[in-house]
Amino acid sequence: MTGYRLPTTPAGAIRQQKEIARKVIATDDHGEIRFVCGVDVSYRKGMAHCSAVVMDIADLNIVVEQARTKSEIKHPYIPGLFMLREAGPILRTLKRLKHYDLVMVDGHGLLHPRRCGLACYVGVVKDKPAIGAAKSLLCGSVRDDNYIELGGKTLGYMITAEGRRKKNLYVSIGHRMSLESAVSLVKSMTKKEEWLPEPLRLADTYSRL
DNA sequence: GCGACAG
DNA sequence: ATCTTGTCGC
Repeated sequence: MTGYRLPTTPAGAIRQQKEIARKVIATDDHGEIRFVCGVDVSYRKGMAHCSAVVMDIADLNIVVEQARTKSEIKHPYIPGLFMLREAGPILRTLKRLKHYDLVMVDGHGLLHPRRCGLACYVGVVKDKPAIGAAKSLLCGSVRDDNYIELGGKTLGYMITAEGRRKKNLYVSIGHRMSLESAVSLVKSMTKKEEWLPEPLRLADTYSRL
């Protein structure tokens, strides 16, 4: 049983990140991916509103399953320690879902100072394939071919939205996925003219309700 | 030491 | 992320 204790302090979070970073599987070690779950959290009045949306990779217009939770905000936002603030609400929400083959997280995966962004944390703890998709860069540098490297390693890829908006999305491995597969899956689930893949776009919308 | 810094 | 009016564009 993969039993992890939610971190309570920054030091505790860093300790877990180093431990989990070693357990991330960066290859396509998974079964068929059909149902994709997108999770996002919004905040208001001291509460964290988390939303999880499951969609069939074959139909981007139908929500197969959905769940929402409202939790007290326990920690402040600290760059690099995002999981300290959102892991709790997200794991609570994922428990309410019946089924999903992969989870897309609104944040980075391996493209992180300690190679353990929120997507890796959620993926390893749940031992589920996971992908990190962030709206801005935390670290690393984008090369001309759009791949992003950090410390001599290629850990991410920047997707530029087709729309006239200069919106970029930074994709990296969460767990049990290769970067190439993660990028193609994100692209395949992003509608024309849209910035975020449907599961994340809808999770974002639902979390604000 | 200084600056940068997922949501 | 959130606080916020009008405003530009499909």
